[in-house]
Amino acid sequence: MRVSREKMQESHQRIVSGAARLVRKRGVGRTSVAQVMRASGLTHGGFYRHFKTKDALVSAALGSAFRDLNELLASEFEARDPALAAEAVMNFYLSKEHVANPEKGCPIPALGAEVARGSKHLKAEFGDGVKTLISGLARGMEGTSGEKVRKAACALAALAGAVMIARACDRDTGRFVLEACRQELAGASKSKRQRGAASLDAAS
Amino acid sequence: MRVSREKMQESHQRIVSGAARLVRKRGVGRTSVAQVMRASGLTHGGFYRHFKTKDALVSAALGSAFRDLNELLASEFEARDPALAAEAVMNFYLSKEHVANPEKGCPIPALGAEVARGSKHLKAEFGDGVKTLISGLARGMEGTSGEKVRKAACALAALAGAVMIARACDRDTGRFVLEACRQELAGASKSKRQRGAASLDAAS
DNA sequence: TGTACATCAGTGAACGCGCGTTCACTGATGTAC
DNA sequence: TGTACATCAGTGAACGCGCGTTCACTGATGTAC
Repeated sequence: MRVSREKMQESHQRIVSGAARLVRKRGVGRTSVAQVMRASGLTHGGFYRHFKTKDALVSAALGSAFRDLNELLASEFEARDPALAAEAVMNFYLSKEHVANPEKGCPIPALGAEVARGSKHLKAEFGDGVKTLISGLARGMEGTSGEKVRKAACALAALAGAVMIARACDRDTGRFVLEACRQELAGASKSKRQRGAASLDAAS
Repeated sequence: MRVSREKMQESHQRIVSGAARLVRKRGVGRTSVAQVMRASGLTHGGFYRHFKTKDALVSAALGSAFRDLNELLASEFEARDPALAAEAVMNFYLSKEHVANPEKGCPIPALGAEVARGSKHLKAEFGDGVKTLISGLARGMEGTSGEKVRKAACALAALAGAVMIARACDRDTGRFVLEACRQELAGASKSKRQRGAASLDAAS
């Protein structure tokens, strides 16, 4: 039966944020429209009152996931000195919690490869999210403004690569890569520290 | 009809290397057994004389893709001074050619996310490939042996992340990230150079 | 404010399709004598 | 070396299944008077 405009907007929100979680957890290809609707407490037939195609949903879900991450990043920079904020963001990004919970994490390691094979529209959405993340991270980097952005872009690539590798490897190899990146990237922001050693052989 | 042992081994090779290409190009989920068999000049029914399941094929394809990349890396290190070899490998990795041709490229950015959601067996195969790549790259890094491996692990994460991001973004944002990584990573191996600047705004 | 009616969010059955896997079959290969 | 036969790589039809999408329907909502 018909539902009020307000309720419909609430449904829409639940569909998008449910899709944002499911798609990061299981991948776009393994997430069905019916699963998303079920997770939102609806039936699959109603989906097309909200989106023209599954691809349109994925695009909205991707935007939502990037928005959440960019807001988390922004709030970190509001609460701290830029260099410390950048370090905090990088430490969260490389944490076991982030590796273990893709459904709440960054869309880049979770969805990058699928977006790469997706529509132009999806890539544009992805590109926007990436640019916002780089600009945000850049505030915590050292050097001229050009150097800051360059360091932020490289740091983001390393963060996303490390988390994807950690998720795709056996546990020990994954942890080694995360720890290596944590130590190497500590030099990119202004606050430098010394940490303990780790070995790749321990991962054999 | 039955075919000689030699012909069968040739078929097996064609199936594995065809799968290695297709799976990197289209993703595991979007590559069907029938497509792989067709690409090998066979029909889909014969597949199960070669592999128990699709997953077993993917595992073999992943191993094959890593082996090819590790051999390319090894031959680079045989031909050059270690620091120059590492730089050559990184320059190839971050090249437009690599970004544009995932079917011949590194399995990490192409398949990492899907392997992360896959079987333990697949992750073990992936972990082995990653460890070999890190050890190989480490020979071209600066510092103590522990530092070399750590730098190589972080460099590999950045390389894989950058290529995945470049494939998933609009062209300009992708190129910016690639160029940023090329410049930042130049410092990790022994041979350092200075390069031109690039701006993120140009990607808007 | 109350009434009559058009709208349309949500339901659940149905569609055509491609998937991984199975199976009966074919006929060249490999082997035992 | 030649013959008889078991093996089995490869074929192509068939299977059950889940997918994205469509559709006729329901009944509360929104609106025109």
